[in-house]
Formats: sequence, structure tokens, C-alpha cells
Amino acid sequence: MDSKTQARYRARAKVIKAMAHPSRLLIIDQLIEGEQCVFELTEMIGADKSTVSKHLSVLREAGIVQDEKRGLQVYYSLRVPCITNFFSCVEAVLKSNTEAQGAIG
Amino acid sequence: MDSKTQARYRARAKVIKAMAHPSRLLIIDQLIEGEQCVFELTEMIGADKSTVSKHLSVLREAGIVQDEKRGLQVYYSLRVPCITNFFSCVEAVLKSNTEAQGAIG
DNA sequence: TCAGTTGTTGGCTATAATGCCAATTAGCAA
DNA sequence: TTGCTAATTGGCATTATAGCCAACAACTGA
Repeated sequence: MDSKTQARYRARAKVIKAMAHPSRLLIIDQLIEGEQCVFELTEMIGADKSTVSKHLSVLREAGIVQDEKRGLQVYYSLRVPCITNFFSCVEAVLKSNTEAQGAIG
Repeated sequence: MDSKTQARYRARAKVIKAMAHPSRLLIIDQLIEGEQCVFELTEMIGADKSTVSKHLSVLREAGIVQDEKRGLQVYYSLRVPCITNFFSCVEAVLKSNTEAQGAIG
């Protein structure tokens, strides 16, 4: 197996790993309904706001959600609408990540 | 959020977590093509056989794969054929787990 | 400016995951 | 039985993850 293939599996695993937590799955489920701010998500989850903020960082770094600050609140929303599709979703996120990287670099 | 809902998210997370590793994703991809024994998977992954065996345990305990011993070899295969579907796949695994539990208990 | 609110980050501890080697189990074949 | 191969399990060290509190940053509004 070449290093390119390995990198592909590592990237896939990162996205899936980002989803592999009850609170983060809950966040994703909530965001399917529409954007929510950290405060709302924190109330729903019932953990410390710092904990929720870190969960959101994980999802953001995996390319699953995006954030937008409006006033005091930071609103989070799904970056990729497909949640019912598994690998096609993972691939779409990876594609989206790649495109975002291309836009930066 | 009630405890039933929490349990549902924990169960989902367990299945996703089982997939959240490059080697395990590779194993799943291989098993889409058909069953394979631990020896074949070990050669492909290039890790110690004990490591691969433990990865397979994780997948088995999550209900993603099943094993069958034939002679010296243990053959692993996908328990749920859908890999392209994400949550529908997770749900199918959970349903399958529940049915298996019902068959035991 | 000052106080209040929302989020993020740093630091810390506790827990879980990873992967190796060594030892063991299980089956096959002389 | 003896030797060989396939796979699992135990033990261990290393690393990653989780979640709390405290501190800080960013914005609002009096």
C-alpha cells in the first residue's frame, strides 16, 4: 500500500473519528435542523461550555461544521448537508477540505 | 434529554468509533470485496498480527464484522453490506445487534 | 469606561486507545 | 506425540481523548 493510499485512509479516519462521540453526534443531529449557537448547544448537551466548545473545534477541524460569529454568539452549521450517506459524505467533506485548502494555498 | 436518547447516541458513537481508524477502514474496504482471513489482512496492513487481531475484535464487538473459523484460519466478513450509507448503516448495525441480543437473551 | 455575556484557550487529571512482544490456544500433519 | 502455522490474549509503555476549572478575549449596552 502506497503512502497516498495511507494518507487517504488517515483523512477518512479523521472525519469519522470527529463524529465518534455521543455529544458530537448530538450536535450534528441538531445542526441538521439548522444553525445553532454554542450557548444553545451547551444547554442541550449539559456539559461545561468549554467542553462543548472543544467538541465543536473537533468538528470544525474535520470540516464537518463551520462557524460564523454574529454579535456575542458564534453560530455553527453543517458544512456538508449529507449525513445520511456515509462514505459519500466522508468523501464530500474531504473534497470540500481539499477545495478549501486550494483556496487558501 | 432522557437516558434512552443518551444510550442511543452512545450506541451510535460506538459503531462509528469502531470505524474511526485507518487500519479498520482499510479492513472494511477489503471486506467489501469478500471475506478474508486474519493472515491476509495482516499482510495487507503491515502491522503485527496481534494488532490486526485487536482491530478485528473492535469491529466484531461493534457488530460490523463477523468471524468464522475454518481450519487454521479465521475468516472475517461484513455483517452489514451497506457501507455507502452512513446513519442508515449505523442503524442497521444497531438493529442487527438488537436482534442478535434478542436471539441470545 | 465598566459590567455583563458568550466563547475560546490553557492547564490539569483521569481515562481510553494503540501497538508492540511474549505467551497461549487451536488446529493440521507427520 | 511432536512440530508447525494461525490467531488470540495478557502485559506493558506510549500517546490521544475527555472534561472540568480558571483565565482570557470579544462583543454589547448602560
